[in-house]
Amino acid sequence: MSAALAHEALTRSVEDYLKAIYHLSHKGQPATTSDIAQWLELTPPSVSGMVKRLSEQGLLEHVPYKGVELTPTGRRLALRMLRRHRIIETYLVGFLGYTWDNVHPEAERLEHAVSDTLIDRMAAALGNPRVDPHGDPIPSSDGSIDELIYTALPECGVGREVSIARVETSDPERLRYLGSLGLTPGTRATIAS
Amino acid sequence: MSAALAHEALTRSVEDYLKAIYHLSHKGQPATTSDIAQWLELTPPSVSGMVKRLSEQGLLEHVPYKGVELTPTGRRLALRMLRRHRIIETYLVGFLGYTWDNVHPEAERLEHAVSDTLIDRMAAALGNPRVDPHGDPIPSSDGSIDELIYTALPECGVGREVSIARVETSDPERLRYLGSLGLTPGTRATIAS
DNA sequence: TTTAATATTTTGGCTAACCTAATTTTGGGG
DNA sequence: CCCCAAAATTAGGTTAGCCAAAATATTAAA
Repeated sequence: MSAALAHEALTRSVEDYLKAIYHLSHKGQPATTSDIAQWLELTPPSVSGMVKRLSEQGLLEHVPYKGVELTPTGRRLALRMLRRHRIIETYLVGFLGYTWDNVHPEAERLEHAVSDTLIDRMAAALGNPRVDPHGDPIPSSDGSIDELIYTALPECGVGREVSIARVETSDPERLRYLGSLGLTPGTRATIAS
Repeated sequence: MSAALAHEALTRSVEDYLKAIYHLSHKGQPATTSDIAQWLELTPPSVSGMVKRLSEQGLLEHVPYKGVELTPTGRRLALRMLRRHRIIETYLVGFLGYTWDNVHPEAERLEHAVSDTLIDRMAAALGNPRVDPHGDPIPSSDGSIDELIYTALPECGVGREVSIARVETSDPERLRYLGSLGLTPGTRATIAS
């Protein structure tokens, strides 16, 4: 089943569901129907239906009324989408004048259209980066990902010198604000208060 | 109607129909249902149905049993797709290691996902080229296109020195063969026999 | 423990886009 | 001028993916 699937193209919707479930079930708990619905801006019945189809296809493990998790195949495909998204964002910022606050929507559409070959060539042009412009880790083509846990800023002591590693908001306005303060990944800073 | 349409996203199918009809009705005659069906590898009834919907939307002029032509709005949208396709091909060949014989399928998928902004930035990175790697003219963002008519090679006299302007095949194997002979746009050659 | 609120799923219906089979129109040869 | 083959359209059916409304399951509170 999973071998057969590897060669069938996934639809755009399916790719979005896999990404959403990856994000939501990331920290242990299974993703619930309403979590997924909210994330994807769909209604719960739509999610219920799709979840059923995807578990029949072996991409999800679904315990009715409890939630879903990705199977190994589903996880592999989700990570492939994550790699695509992050390589595309990094490429657009590096070579085509995008900024970290406006690159997301473009990547969101392109990630469904690119080939693995194109992604690998973009990655090569970038020197195979490990993180994207937000500091999020980029899965490698074999499906491994460095899930480093960084210390949140509020938990760093006053006076401490820190290096910004990752900025976990996707709100463009907030990103522009942080950017204007110079709070971008790679920057060194000292906590003033 | 056409103003309203400008802001609704077209589906991938609609974009493909517009491109097909542009290609087929290019030389005067309207495109017939079976021409379109053959070009898109669909059945004639499918095309009949879509043609009806697109003319109701003001993108086509359809005379039943006769054929279709693009309206000005339809033509503008078709040229936008053509510009996308050709800028993408040129960019992928120029910056990402694609060759003229393998770039088509990638562009065919990307053209439905890119924004106008991205296309304009790719074009700028390329120095706003007038032709793609096959020598096909690239419509400008305002919708104008240089439809130069070149002389076909067999009609050039023996001994004549010519400059290859455009290669009008999309067959990868043929393109590789021509490429191996050095018969690419921009090359100068002398007709031997 | 029983009830009420909440979450999930099921049911029924919609649209886009495709298909096959049946029907209608068109246009050329007898 | 009529008929027939080719082309086009209409009729009827499918799938993916969405929604709203109804039904059911779970969980928390009284």
